[in-house]
Amino acid sequence: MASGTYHHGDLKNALIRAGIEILSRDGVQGLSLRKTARIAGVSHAAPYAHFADKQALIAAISTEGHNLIHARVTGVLEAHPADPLRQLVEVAWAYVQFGLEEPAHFRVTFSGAVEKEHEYPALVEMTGRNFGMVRDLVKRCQAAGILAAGEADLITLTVWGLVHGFVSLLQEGQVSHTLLDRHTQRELLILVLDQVTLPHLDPQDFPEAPAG
Amino acid sequence: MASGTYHHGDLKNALIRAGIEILSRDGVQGLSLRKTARIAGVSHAAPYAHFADKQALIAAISTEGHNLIHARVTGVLEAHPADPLRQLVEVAWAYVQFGLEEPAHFRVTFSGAVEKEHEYPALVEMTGRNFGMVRDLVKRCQAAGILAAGEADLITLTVWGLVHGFVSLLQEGQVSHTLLDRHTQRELLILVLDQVTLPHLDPQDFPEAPAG
DNA sequence: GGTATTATCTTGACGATGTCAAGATTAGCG
DNA sequence: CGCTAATCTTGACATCGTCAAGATAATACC
Repeated sequence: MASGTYHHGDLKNALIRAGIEILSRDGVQGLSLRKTARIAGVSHAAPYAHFADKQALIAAISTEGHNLIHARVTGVLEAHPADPLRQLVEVAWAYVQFGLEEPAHFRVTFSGAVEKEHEYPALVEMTGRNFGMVRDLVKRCQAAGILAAGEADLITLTVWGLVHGFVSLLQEGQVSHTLLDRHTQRELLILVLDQVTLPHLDPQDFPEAPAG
Repeated sequence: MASGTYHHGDLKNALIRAGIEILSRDGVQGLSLRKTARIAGVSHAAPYAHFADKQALIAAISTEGHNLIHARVTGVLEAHPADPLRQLVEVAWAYVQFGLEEPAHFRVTFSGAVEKEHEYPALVEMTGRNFGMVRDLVKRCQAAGILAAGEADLITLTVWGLVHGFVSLLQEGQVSHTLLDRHTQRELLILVLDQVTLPHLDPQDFPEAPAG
């Protein structure tokens, strides 16, 4: 912005980061192309050199959200090798944490803010990759007797839907005080997961800070 | 505009209905105060006599969504008295149907389009009433050995989250073709519900058209 | 290395939107 | 009937998404 940098150099990424910053501060309502341009220090029409329209920016922000989840999940999987139960709990928790720490970014990423997703190959690629990771995890859990046998896609749908719905209800404050007073959000997640796992899950077996 | 009706007479409801109509045709993106005013045949600032701002209109539309669900659920409950399992399946199906028939209205209603919900008492009232109905149903299911015993609020959270997440994934097209080719959406719902019910659910026991 | 092409960015404009202020019209109540 | 408050209109403003024209810089090609 200061010296003679007519060309920004990395505008595309700067706009995405600016968008995420706006989502974090002002929520979905506050997100505008012009604001991202202002934050990046360029003129109001500069974004059109990198994004066809606002939807394209949102798609890129959504893709970045999938990237973040991918990174978190990958880290969690590697932190607990050969322990599918632990992986299941921690992957679900990573998903919930993202939803609680960055509600607006989470909503844009996972709640259909992008109207025609198939128009954005990078987005399709990342959603597919993430779904595949979860499905593979579900298969390992089935093999270990942690989840019921049956079509892996169906069990994946069930578990994903359960966790996704849990986050939605938490975000909207639709979870009763009776529950939130008695349990932490992490404990609640485990109690909810317990409803679909074959072995009984005790929240005490999954303390907040990883023991490893 | 035609005759001497300077006062509309029922503008508030007309605006809500116009808003729902827009949601049905153009989706959430297309919803604007000025458009609702145009459809209702009043000037662009007329809505401000009934709604403080756009959020207030959205809150009213959300409240109306809860009313629709309430009516559907009440109807389903009365259609299958003394049959909690059937009630569980049909209530869940009513929820899914609303989500599939009116995706935009459903999203506005159940996916946190209203930022500060506590500012709208009528909305809080209706969400509480709907949650209460589901929780009572869950209690009846627990008593009948259909759902696991335990805190009713927790089981309600689980079931609601499961169904809500199922609708979200369906709406976003995140459900694999493998699944959708083999089962109808109603069958899928029952297979998903089967993951949390104590007795095994067979989709064939719950045909699409109510036998009664 | 010099020039042509292309990508990137700016400026300016347009229509649409949310919102407010001021005024007109009418309903309802005394 | 007259007053007050509710309802609606008109006009204005800032902001937004988007496009067109032009300026600037990077890159490719000779």
